[in-house]
Amino acid sequence: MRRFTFPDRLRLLNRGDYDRVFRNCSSRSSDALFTVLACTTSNDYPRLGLVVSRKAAGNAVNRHGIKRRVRESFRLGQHTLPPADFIVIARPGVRNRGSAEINRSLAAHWGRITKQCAR
RNA sequence: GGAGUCGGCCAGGCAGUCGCAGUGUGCAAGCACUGAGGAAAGUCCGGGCUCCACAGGGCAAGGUGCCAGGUAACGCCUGGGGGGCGCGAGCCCACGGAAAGUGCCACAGAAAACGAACCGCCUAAGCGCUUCGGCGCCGGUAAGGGUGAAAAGGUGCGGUAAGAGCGCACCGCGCGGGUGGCAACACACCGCGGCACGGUAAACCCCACCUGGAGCAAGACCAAAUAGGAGAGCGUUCGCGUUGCCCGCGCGGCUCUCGGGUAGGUCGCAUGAGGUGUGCGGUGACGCACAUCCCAGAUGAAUGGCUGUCCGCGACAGAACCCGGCUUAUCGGCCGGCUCCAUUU
Repeated sequence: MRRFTFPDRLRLLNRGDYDRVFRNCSSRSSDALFTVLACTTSNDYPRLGLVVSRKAAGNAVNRHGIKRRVRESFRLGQHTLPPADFIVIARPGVRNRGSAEINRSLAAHWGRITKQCAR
């Protein structure tokens, strides 16, 4: 049975990782809520990085909430995603959005990026 | 019961499931336990801790500001004094000095401080005129009106031409003493002074007391690349640092010797001025003794997602070295003390 855990292995951990994705991003997808960048890797698993600014999300409680919901979406979708490094950037549109809307938006992004990587 | 006031507390609960961080255990898979706040916030004060400066002095700068106590310390807290508000419980106050000096006091008003006279009141004394009623001059006055935030003690009686601390009584004020209090201060105690002292010190200033600089990205250790350091001697023109400045001091400089430490990692990093309970001391803040508990520790940064269910449908809001305060944000609810009003037996 597949596990849906989310250890350090599946995260971008330092500035170097982030810079590489920003420089070499091979596909991107965005809407009013998020911009998602992706960069294919030689790993056999996907990894996630988050950028949630105070400007986009407001105070610390809201920013944490958004990060948590994005991580949750990634965790549950990890086995359908291609082996790439992702960065999810929150945009001002995410303010005051419910979990349902956030999940719907992210699902669309995951699908689009997976299709782009397959080409 | 209604209105009010003060203090304390809670901050959705429960269940299932998938996850995250730490600790323990296990060879491992795993399992067990624990996991945000009263403000975690603003970074406004005070301390611990760390490194630097630690020779010291002067000037400057900043802060605090009734008294006593508490505390590691404070700009905090407690108790007390004084002033103001409230019927009251209670609340509010940067609350030292204005006869050391300088400055300022808009508008209005005659006048805003070495000290005034616009309207008014008076015409006793002196002079002039007179129709003998008075009128004018020279003057007196600060009671009344008016202006203002503030107008040179208040009330009453006497007094007077009208008035006035001009005199007297009471109240107030100032100075000296006495008594009580650790003190701030108080006194329906005594004496002296008719009163001589407007306000403003979050204006300069004076007085008393306090303050070295930076901050956990502090700092310590392990350590790839590249080339940077450590020790000893010599020297003090210049530059840099040392607290803003002046001294003073240190480093850079030259010679010799030694081998080295950025990315990353580990520590700092959570047992503490700690919580809870009981007893004792104290009006209280708080202190002491004993017992007991271990209560987040991340580092691209954990404490969450989904489902069900219940209720009064859940505010402000997320630890980042740690404490003590202050301030600000905040849906709703609970408990207790006290005050005022109404009412029942």
